Amino acid sequence: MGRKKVEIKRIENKSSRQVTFSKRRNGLIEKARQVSILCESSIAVLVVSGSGKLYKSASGDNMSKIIDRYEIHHADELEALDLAEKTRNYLPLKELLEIVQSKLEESNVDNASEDTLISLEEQLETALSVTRARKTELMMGEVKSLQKTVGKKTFLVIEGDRGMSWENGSGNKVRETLPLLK
Amino acid sequence: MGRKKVEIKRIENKSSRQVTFSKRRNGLIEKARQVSILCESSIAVLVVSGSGKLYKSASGDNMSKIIDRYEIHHADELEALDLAEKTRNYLPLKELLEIVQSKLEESNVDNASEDTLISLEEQLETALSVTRARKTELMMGEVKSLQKTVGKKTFLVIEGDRGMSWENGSGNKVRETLPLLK
DNA sequence: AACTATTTATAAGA
DNA sequence: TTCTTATAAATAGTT
Repeated sequence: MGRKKVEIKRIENKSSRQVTFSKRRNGLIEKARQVSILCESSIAVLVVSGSGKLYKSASGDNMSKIIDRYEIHHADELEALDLAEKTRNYLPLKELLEIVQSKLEESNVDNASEDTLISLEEQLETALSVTRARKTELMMGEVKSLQKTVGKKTFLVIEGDRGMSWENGSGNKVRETLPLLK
Repeated sequence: MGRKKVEIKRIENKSSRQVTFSKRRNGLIEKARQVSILCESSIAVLVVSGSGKLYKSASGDNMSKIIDRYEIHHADELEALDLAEKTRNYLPLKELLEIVQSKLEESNVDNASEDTLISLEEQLETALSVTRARKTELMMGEVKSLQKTVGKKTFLVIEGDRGMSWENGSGNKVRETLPLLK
């Protein structure tokens, strides 16, 4: 919609690319705002420019909530994908957790072979890979240097309740945390 | 852009709202695709309908990477907020980590009082609270029951490299992981 | 940053 | 829903 029809392919001229980026980016965000109002919906738009700059908009709800909805949906979606294939390659997550739990509850841990643990780990890793967040990486990026230093004496225990506690090498929690099982 | 000009306000008629939602949602996603190609950028669009259904598109890169970029930016943004206030309440993250590291490197861990560890923990928790993800919660939801069962014998070590390894109580990693400090 | 000729999106209708 | 078409809106090239 302009003086000429433009092909949808990379604009080679840097300055016109920049101008178009600015115009269309604004247009996109405005469109998102309109849909969210007209149709009572929540819309997040995230734009990362070629140079890495971020532009964002969230309409109808805040960004975190919209992204959360995506995460939940994404996890569900992957969990629902190709069940046969998944069953062949690794057990469903709940089943896997039950197995891990029972194995550990049977106090087999000390005796469990490394192979068994590695196998469990790999299955768990596969099952979790879909929900494991890059955001977690951000957090871990801060935690990892600690983790290394902490070494064998202290373990940084990350809780699901958004808390975080220290545990020393002899297994004593420095701080009590909430019960983890319902 | 239609037979009549429409005011940007909630469309009361349910079926026309539905029709408009469908049309404009598609238009929005197509626009996003175009910008990403024309201007070499990455664009994520997340749309949550009034009834909670999710529609999404990622152009130029995958959804996770784009959301990551947002998370990073968001964390930076929060980190930049009200520096004075933050300094009053808790140390900047980098400084804090340096202190934690040096304390631990000095092998004070065994002797460090619980109070010291708790204080460190609380500062760390405060500093991390902004980047700690809801996504992490999703993941932790799966991990936490394990964690409980694992108890004192086995530690689930969560790495920043997206890997995950088991460590037994005597501190031997079952699987080697990448060096954590540069 | 404005302008405006055109293209594109879409509201209403079929 | 899908297609059609009149019209509004977005924007490409220009100033």
